[in-house]
This record gives sequence, C-alpha cells and structure tokens, in this order.
Amino acid sequence: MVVRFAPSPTGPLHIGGVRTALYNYLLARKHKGRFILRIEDTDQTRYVSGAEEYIIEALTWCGITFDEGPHVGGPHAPYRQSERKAIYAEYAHELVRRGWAYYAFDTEEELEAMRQKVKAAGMEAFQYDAVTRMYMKNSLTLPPQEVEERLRSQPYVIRFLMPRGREVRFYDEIRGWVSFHTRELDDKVLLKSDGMPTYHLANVVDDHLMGVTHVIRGEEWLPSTPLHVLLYEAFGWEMPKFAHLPLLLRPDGGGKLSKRDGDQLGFPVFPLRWKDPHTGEESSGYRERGFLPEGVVNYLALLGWHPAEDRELFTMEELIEAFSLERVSKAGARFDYEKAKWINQQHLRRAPIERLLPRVEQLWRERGLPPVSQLVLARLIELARERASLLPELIEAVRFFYERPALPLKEPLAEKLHGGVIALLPEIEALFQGISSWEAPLLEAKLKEWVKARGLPMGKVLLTLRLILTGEEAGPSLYAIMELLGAREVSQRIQRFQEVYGVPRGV
RNA sequence: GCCCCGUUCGUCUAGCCCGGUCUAGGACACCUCUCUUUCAAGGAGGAAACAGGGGUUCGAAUCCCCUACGGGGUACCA
Repeated sequence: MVVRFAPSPTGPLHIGGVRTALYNYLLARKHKGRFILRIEDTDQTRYVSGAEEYIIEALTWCGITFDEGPHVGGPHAPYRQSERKAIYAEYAHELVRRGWAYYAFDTEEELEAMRQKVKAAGMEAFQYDAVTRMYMKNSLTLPPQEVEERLRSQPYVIRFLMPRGREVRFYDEIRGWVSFHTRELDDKVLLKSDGMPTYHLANVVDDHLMGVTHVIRGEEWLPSTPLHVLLYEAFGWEMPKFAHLPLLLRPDGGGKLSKRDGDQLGFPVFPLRWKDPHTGEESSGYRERGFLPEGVVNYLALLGWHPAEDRELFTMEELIEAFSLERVSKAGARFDYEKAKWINQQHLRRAPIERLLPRVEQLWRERGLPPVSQLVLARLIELARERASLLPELIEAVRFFYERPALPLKEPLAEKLHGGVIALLPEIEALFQGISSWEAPLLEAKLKEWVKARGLPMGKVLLTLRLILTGEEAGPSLYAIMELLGAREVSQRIQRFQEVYGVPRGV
C-alpha cells in the first residue's frame, strides 16, 4: 500500500488537513506501506512562504512521519510539483496527441465575456463543454495552420476533451459506488497558460508515477473524481482506490471548517501558531494552547471514525492497530472543542512525568517564575494534573507555590475565614514547629488530632488555613500544599497573615 | 440553478451491508446523588435521538421511492 498526503502550501495546514494526513498515516503504518508527502504548489499566485515548513513541523509534532517527501527525499523526487513542471507538460501534450485533450486559446477576458453573455441570456452557468467548445477558440474549431501559428505566438492552455454520453462509475471505499454523467462535466484545464498543471493533471500523473495505491482525501474532491478516473483511462494507467473522507464541519453547522475561521470559533483551527507573513495576523495553535500531540491526534481520529469496540482513548500505536477505512463514517463531523479538551485531559493524566516536564518547564520559564528543581516541578505537576485539561492549567493550579496570597483577602473570600481558627493561629504554628518530619501524612495526622482535641469544625479550619496559605478557596490537598511549601514558608505566610490582620504574635 | 454526497440524543457516534436479539448502546456536555477540607478526578443515576411521508414485509433505525434539510462541487484554486 502506498498513500500520500498532498497539501497545497497556501497557508498553515488546518486541523482537517491534519486529520486527512493522520488517516493516511495510520493506514500506511497498519499495512506496512509507504507514506509520501507531496507539495502541490502549482498555483504560484497563492504560494505562501513558510507554509511548507509549517506543514512539516505541524505533522512532525503530531507524530505523523513520512517515508518520502521534500524534507526526507526518496526515489520519486522531486516532491514539489513546481519542480516537476516539465513532466506534466509532456503528459499533457501526449493526451492531445492521443485525442483526449486539445489546445485552447481563449483569453481570460473572452471567457469572462462568455460567462456574462450566458448569464444575461438567463441560461445556467457557462461551462466549457461538449457543446460550447465548438464556439470557442481552440484546436477543435480553428484551422490547423492557425492553431500552429497561435501555439508559436501566444499563450494557450490544454483542456481535457470530455467524452460525450458516458456514465462514469467508480467505487469509493467509504461511500460505495458513485456515478456521474459526462454531460455534467466540463473540459477542465489540465495545463495552464503559465505551463503549470492544474491539480487534476498533476495529481493523476504523480499518483501514477509515485505508485500510489490508495487516494484518501477530503470529500470536496468527490465531484472531480470522474475526471480523474477518465484521466487514468486516457493514459491507460491502473487506477488507485479512492476514499473520500467526510468533512470537518464548524460547530455551528455553517459549513466546513476552513482556515479563514481562524480563532473566530473560540478555538484554534491550526495545529501550531501561525503568523501570516503578509497581514501579520496571528492565529493560535493547539500546541500553544497546551494540548498534547497525542490528545489532538486521538480526538481527530475519532472525528469521522469509530473503532469496532466502544473505546475512545488511544495512543498512536493503538490507533494504527485499530484503524480501518470500513469504519469511517460518511457524514460530516462537527468539531467539538469541549470533547477535544476532555480527551487531552485523559492523556495529560496518563502521560509519564518525563514527557510533561520539558513543556511545563518551558511554560514556567516563559512566565518568568522563580527557578525550581525538576524534582519539585515533577511533584507540582503530579499535584496539578488531576485538575487540568491543558498544560497552562498545570501552572495555574499550583499558583500557591510561586505567589503569596494577596492580603487582605478580597471580600467574598475574607468572609469565609473562621475567627476561632485565627485566634488560635499561634497554637497551630507551635504545633507545626514541633513536628518531627515535614511530610503531608504527618501534617495531616497532627492537624486532625489538634482539631479534634480543640473541638473545632474540620471544614472551617481547613478552609481558613487554605485561605491563609494560598489565598484561594479551592485547589489541591492542603497537606500536600504545606509539604511543598515547606515549614519556613508556611510559618512565614501565617505570620504575614497575622500581621496584616492585626493578630498579636505569641500566645 | 445544476450535479454529487449525506441525515440516529445538543455534539461525536454504535447499530444499518447480512430486517426481529433496539423498551436504540457508548462518550462529551448538562442535571441529581455519592466520595471529599475545597476544586477537580472517581463512583452511581437521570434527561436526551432513528428528519418527514409513502411503500416492501408477519415484522424496518435497518431494504426501496419521494420530500425536506445539511454539506460539497460547479475557476487557467487546490
């Protein structure tokens, strides 16, 4: 099995593209096949610098790797279509020789004028097809000498000669048999006047030359598949299998997810942050939001595919094992950011600390927080991961560690302080000072014993202490917090509180 | 407009190919309870769907047709 992912470098890859790449990758790995990256940069007007690098970086981050591609080389190089220009021109001319294509000389303006004319006449949209081509300027209508003359002196395109009266049927691995009548199809341009091929030609030629056996792409290509089928026939090449993936839809149901949606939807549509080189506009990415690549991959896999068993949590290895085209659904899937976060949370809780450490360390540095040892950071992560879905939440959850409470406490919080506990603060301090070792279980035992002896309400005591030590009313276990803070810091925070609240020191 | 694809809880989906086992299963989100010093997490439970209409059949979410709705395509863009 040979599959390929063939993005166009017109900007950052969006999340739907990542899913298409993922499905191709999973299949290639499952069947021990080859996976090719091909850059379809045939539209020079839409080329965006940095896009190719972005695509590779994004997929690498996701753990999607290629066997062949512009970045790794391979037996079918080059892998950028702009560098294969001559190949396509040759095949296009061959099609003309074999009677499957023809030269057309109509200018942009002439075509536009024709469209207007047809529209004005109240007819349906103009199509360059079996009937209209006879009224246009092309090698079918012009005398041979004039064609020769024009070929030498002016720009031209090569158009596919769509056969008349044929039903084109093909089997889609996801949808079953699909058929189109050639009557509905037009004479698509195969080779543009700048000598570059259009998608249709380049795609078919390259898939053939690169030995691609399965074309797995988005559903937006379904309507042009009959043209591709006919191209394989015209060249006399064996056809690959086709599978058209359901589209990723916007959560509000307003069409397919597109690059232009940027952050408008309230969540990123790109895997990595992207800064547009022309407009300077920035779009956020899943990586920067604090997603784990395994979380993104896992969620994306589930959008349009369902395993045989009712399971939702997968590693890449498990996806490779479980994935199959037969279980890909036909209908478009709406993107659900909440669920994406939940999946990420599950991976966050399962990830080995060593995987989390570097990224949390980086965030820690970026925020300019005081340096901590890896050991301490690991413990903080352990404490925080139970209540976080995204990486930055890990740091929010241990704010107590790097930030002393703002005193005096703000009103809704201050009300929750228990006067009785405050009065006894010196006793609590003394209790902690006499402790043999500063560890959570011992702290817990000591405090509980004291609270019991004093006959105080446990909940009130702990909440008050939590407010004094962290300035927050919710968070990780208070004993763990105290242990991490250390005896000195705990004592200092208690004393500072007493100073601010005017409680006399000493008993 | 025309062509193509699709349509099960709010969302992702199982079931559909090979009709009865479906009083339609799971998950996210939501609600209740529980655990707990708190927030989470966990546990238990709840509410929530076969787009509509015709067929076929003893029997249809499952097969056929129509309609509606959604999506895609209709470029010298991919």
